[in-house]
Amino acid sequence: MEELLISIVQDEIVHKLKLSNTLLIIASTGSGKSTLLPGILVSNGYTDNGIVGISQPRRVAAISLAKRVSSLLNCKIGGFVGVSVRFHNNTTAQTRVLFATDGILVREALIDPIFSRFSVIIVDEAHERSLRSDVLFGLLVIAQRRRPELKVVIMSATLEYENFVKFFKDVQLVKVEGRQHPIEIHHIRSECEDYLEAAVFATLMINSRSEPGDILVFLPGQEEIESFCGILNSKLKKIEQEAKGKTPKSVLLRIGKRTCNYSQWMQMVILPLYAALPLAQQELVFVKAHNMRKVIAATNIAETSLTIPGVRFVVDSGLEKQKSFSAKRGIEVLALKIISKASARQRAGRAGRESKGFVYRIYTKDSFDKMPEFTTPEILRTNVTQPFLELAAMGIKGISEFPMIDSPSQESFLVAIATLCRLGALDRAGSITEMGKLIVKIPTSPIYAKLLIISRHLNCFDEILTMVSMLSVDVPWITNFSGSSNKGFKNAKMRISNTSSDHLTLINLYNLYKKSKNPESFCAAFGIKHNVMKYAEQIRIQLESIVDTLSIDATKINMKLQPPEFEDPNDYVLWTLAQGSWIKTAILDPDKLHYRTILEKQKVKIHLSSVINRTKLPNYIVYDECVSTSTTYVRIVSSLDKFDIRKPEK
DNA sequence: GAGCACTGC
Repeated sequence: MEELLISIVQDEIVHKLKLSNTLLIIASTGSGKSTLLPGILVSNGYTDNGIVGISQPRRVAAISLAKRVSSLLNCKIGGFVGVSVRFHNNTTAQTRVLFATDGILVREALIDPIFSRFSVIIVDEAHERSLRSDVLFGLLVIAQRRRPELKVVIMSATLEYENFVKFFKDVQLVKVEGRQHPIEIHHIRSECEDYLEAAVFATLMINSRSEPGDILVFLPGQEEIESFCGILNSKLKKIEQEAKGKTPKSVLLRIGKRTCNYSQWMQMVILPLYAALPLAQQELVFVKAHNMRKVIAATNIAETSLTIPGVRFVVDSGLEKQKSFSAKRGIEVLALKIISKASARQRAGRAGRESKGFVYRIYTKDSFDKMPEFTTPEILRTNVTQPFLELAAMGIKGISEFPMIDSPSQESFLVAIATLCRLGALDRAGSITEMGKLIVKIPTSPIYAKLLIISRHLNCFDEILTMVSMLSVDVPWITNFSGSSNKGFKNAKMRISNTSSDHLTLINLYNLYKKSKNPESFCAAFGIKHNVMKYAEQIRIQLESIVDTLSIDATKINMKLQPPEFEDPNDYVLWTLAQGSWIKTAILDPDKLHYRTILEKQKVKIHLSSVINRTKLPNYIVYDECVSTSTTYVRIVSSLDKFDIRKPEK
């Protein structure tokens, strides 16, 4: 049924794609656009002389869409229909329909900026405005100038599309109705004081009506989710106690102004859901709960990445945590923010996927009206050093040459240029150097790439490779690990930890993990996330094979680094780290409590998760990242006190 | 004395 919706406009799509080389398809969820459009293009000859590429912001979406489309087209996956995401590429010479993440297509442009093997490139989920898809838009516009026959299809779910029309200029438009079940939206009448209490109240109120269906509660972060679960749990216990020993029908529960009979009260199971939660616990939200109502307290992970079956009720706090980059302070800020209307609608849509849904917003209609239309696109919130270097490597020098829907601020570009100059990736004229050409070939942040390159000549490549791989993944430790209080665990953790370096601790952990006979039980015993470690392993393999193919000529890249003689091999690692990421070092403040970052002189503290003993703080540190939450913290920190280096050697 | 949203190469 869903699939008919886009079939209705099939002729219109084909016709308009002949009229213009750029087509904008506005289609909400449930229109079947991502699964049916490839087939339409195939049957109209678009795969005869080239490939149809479909970009997705997320890996799982690319993989699952490829599976569905290959079965619709009656072919094997990896043959006519292929997927290319990091670590997973099953394309062959026969592949004519290619699903890929937007990042893969941007990387492909480094080698082939005119996308010559493609006849059509479809950018799906364009409304999400991911960093890579925004870069892709500009690359496609440039490619079309040289290859006017290249067809570009932009698929967006929002009705506000003027920015796309303006950007792509000669563009044809097709609108497709989506098919969603009706959704009933309720706002609170007046602003509430405590949104967690209000969310708990809304949950109880939903449960007091006998309508079946699971409840999805959107909250900003882990901390808020844990306290929501705590409050709800204690309320449920109270209710249970009230009813204890009595016949259910005789118990009247009062939920606000409503009273309900305990015989109508459904048992509830409360499930937290956020990305840092161990995988096994995340997966519980997909398990059917018999005769129970699931209450899923989730972050934005449930807004786009995960779809949970059975949800009919959504409770929306209207809040999220959003990271943004402060170019002036040279740090990242993770702040509690009011969501956009687009985000509120997306959250609401999660209630109507299977049948009529109900949405309870913990904010007034007036607050909704005052919300910004859209979330600020990622490209305006992020450090653009890496994409800037990628564009420079493609010969796009002045950023003014590069078409963008929203251009980052001057300050943001200046940070990118300054960082790249300090890494030796750009020269003073702003042209890419030999070092820059090496850095851009390594698919990781430029600062990690530089570390890998210099470590080749500094006797510590394997260790730096392990370190960079571990820094590229999420924190592997399970927070609130239940085994963390027992003595054996503490001893084991002591063995892993290096008391003056989080970086070395990560390397230790990786090496012990690799040496363990049974990695799974090793992870279970130490409170380590096995999937995170496996991911680090894959990154390590990929980075190693790429660096192996590079011919690093020390004379060409102006390498004059010469380490002193060290007894401890770890010292080579730390010394290299200090050299390669001196822009991420900090000096102890006279208050003996804070540090000052080397460049912007920001006042920062070492994060509590660090192994560094807070009673004797080192004078000089190197850190991996600097994020401002309640205060400004540096995370993943190593002491550099044993080295007498304040300035980088050139 | 008090803690990091979500993606991706």
